[in-house]
Amino acid sequence: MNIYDISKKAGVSIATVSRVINGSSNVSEKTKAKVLAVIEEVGYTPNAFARGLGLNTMQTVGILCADSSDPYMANAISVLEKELRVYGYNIFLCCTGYDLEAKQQSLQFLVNKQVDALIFIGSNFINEDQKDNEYIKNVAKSIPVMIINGLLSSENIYSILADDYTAVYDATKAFIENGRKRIVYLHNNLTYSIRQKIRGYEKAMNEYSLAAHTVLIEYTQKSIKEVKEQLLNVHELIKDADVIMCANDTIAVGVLKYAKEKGLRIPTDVEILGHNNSYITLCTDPELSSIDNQLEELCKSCVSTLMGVFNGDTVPLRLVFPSVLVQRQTTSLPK
Amino acid sequence: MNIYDISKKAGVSIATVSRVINGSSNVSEKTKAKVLAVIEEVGYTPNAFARGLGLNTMQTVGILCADSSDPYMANAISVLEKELRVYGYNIFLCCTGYDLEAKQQSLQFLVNKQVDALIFIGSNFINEDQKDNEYIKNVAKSIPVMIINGLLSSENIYSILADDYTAVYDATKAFIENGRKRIVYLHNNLTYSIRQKIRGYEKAMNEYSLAAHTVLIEYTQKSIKEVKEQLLNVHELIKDADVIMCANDTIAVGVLKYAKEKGLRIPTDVEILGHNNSYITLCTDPELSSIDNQLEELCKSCVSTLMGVFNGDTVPLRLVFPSVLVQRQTTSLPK
DNA sequence: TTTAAATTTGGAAACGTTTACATATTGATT
DNA sequence: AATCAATATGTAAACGTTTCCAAATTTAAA
Repeated sequence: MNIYDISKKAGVSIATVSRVINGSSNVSEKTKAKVLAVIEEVGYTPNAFARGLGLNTMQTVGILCADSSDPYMANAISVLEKELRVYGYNIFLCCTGYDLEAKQQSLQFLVNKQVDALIFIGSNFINEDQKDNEYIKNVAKSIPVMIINGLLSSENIYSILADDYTAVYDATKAFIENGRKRIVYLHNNLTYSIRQKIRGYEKAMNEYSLAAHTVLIEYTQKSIKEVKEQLLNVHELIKDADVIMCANDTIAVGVLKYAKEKGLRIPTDVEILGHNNSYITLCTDPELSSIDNQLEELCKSCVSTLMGVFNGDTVPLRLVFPSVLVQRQTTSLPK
Repeated sequence: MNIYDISKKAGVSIATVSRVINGSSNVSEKTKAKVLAVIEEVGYTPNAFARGLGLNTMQTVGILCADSSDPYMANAISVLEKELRVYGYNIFLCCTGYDLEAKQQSLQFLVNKQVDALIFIGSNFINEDQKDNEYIKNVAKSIPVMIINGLLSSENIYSILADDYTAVYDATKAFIENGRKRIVYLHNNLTYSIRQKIRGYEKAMNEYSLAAHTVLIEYTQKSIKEVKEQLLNVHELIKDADVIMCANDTIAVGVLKYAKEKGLRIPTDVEILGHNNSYITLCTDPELSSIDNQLEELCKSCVSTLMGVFNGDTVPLRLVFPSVLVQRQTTSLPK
């Protein structure tokens, strides 16, 4: 069942049918009604591939992230999908894991599907490896590339960033000014986003001439147990700390559990701060304080920026949103 | 840059170029090498739309779920995507929310993109509404439809199910046989999957002539606070219960927090059992016991079944996997 | 060598749309 | 009623592949 069948049944040309389908204005009410009636009757839907071939777009956007089961990314995907659909775009989702090669392959995979744009969630993708970046830049020659919480300065590449640097700096400073001295920072890797957080932490510590302690916690997918095991290696650091700041909530939950098991009272003996303000902050006891990087805002802004790019508007290459501290029960800063 | 450009540069016909691209055997090593060299040199990739038009497939599968930020569905998406990519398929993701109309629209959206198959996650989609089901059945006339944890008996519709009925029945029975009498079942809606769970619970209760109490807990997206508020309405039920079984982990976390706030000791005063064995079971204190419905298994099986369908194999319309009880700290059944 | 068979190649149609351009129709103005 | 402009419709080319069929080339056998 194709456009010819419809045109025959309706007694018009295929051009007219096409015009009706696409809502062109240059078609009389009478014929429009006739054609629509036929389309309805036979349940015709235009072939997307032929359409794509003619229009050179199928209204799709590729989304790349390391792991869609990570609550943070899952949330981003959810918001992006919803927003994009408003504009008639469907998403291709590719989760690449944390391996560089798979990353490249996935990117190729999506580009081959003729997506209209690419959205990266998180900066796992954008690292110092020059070749990798060149490849992305190359893709950006043909389609716009959006990066949520990652930075790559190049033409047609747009970064939508949370100002985690300032948020962590402010939080650290607040702890210091309220008398905490031994503040530790735990993180899990060195993506752009996490380097910013660490920078903020170290800046504040340096300003007050306090020793900065950053610790890399390596863990596979969402394993709180692994986090706890790693913490054994830095037990004395944890034990003596006034505050433990974490680059994400999963680490913070691990710390929380570890501290409780070791008999530390929270927040009396030690305060704990997470990052991302994800769902799990509400599951722990006491409930976890966290820095909210306004992911939903970032995602919405990402989509509206992208639509601006599609429209040929001039849009900023970099958008930065403030992150905010959400205090719950694991910290006791004065409000 | 298209196939003509390549054919000209390589001094062969477009048919030959096409054959090289598609790895056809009927092409000499010499010309194959020549063509591949040109393709490599100019960085050509075939146009997916034209390809789709010719082959009538673009190797895509549509995935429909209510909310991809739900950890349960996020996990399923992650596994499905990874598995499908092994076979060269990309996924279109559509999150429809819980509204019937949006559901229909999303379905149409995906079908219009000429996907090769449709996968539903969860049974939110498949309800008693006849018209709704008819629509899905209609889609199934042209492409295979897979339903994970949902049931719809019809040609070309394949259900991959967790045997939650038996798991809940067994768990309830185990509680009863170990002396618990007042067992309450909390759930959030009446999808196919949840009706099965309730059936299992009620069956066991009836067998031992105990009064079954099922309570509907309505909450919006992942709101533990809302769960707790709703629990106030059934306070005396909670207070007097020996065991509170929940249809998912989010409700269970809400119950856990509620019970702790009311001064109940867990599992001494009341035992709590979740369902889905999701990540958050590890975040609470005490850690949550839960029924694991082996989602990863279901998803993997879904994909392999689908590939069977694509190959024209005869595959079963219904596959059922056992769910297993994972005991942690909120229950104290003997092992 | 010659012939037949097998392999490799090319020409051209098909896939189902959109759209520039040409033509036909309608409506308004004189 | 004649003319012109505006609107509606149709024709045909284009989009970039795949693949059937026929033709050309190579290989093997006689």
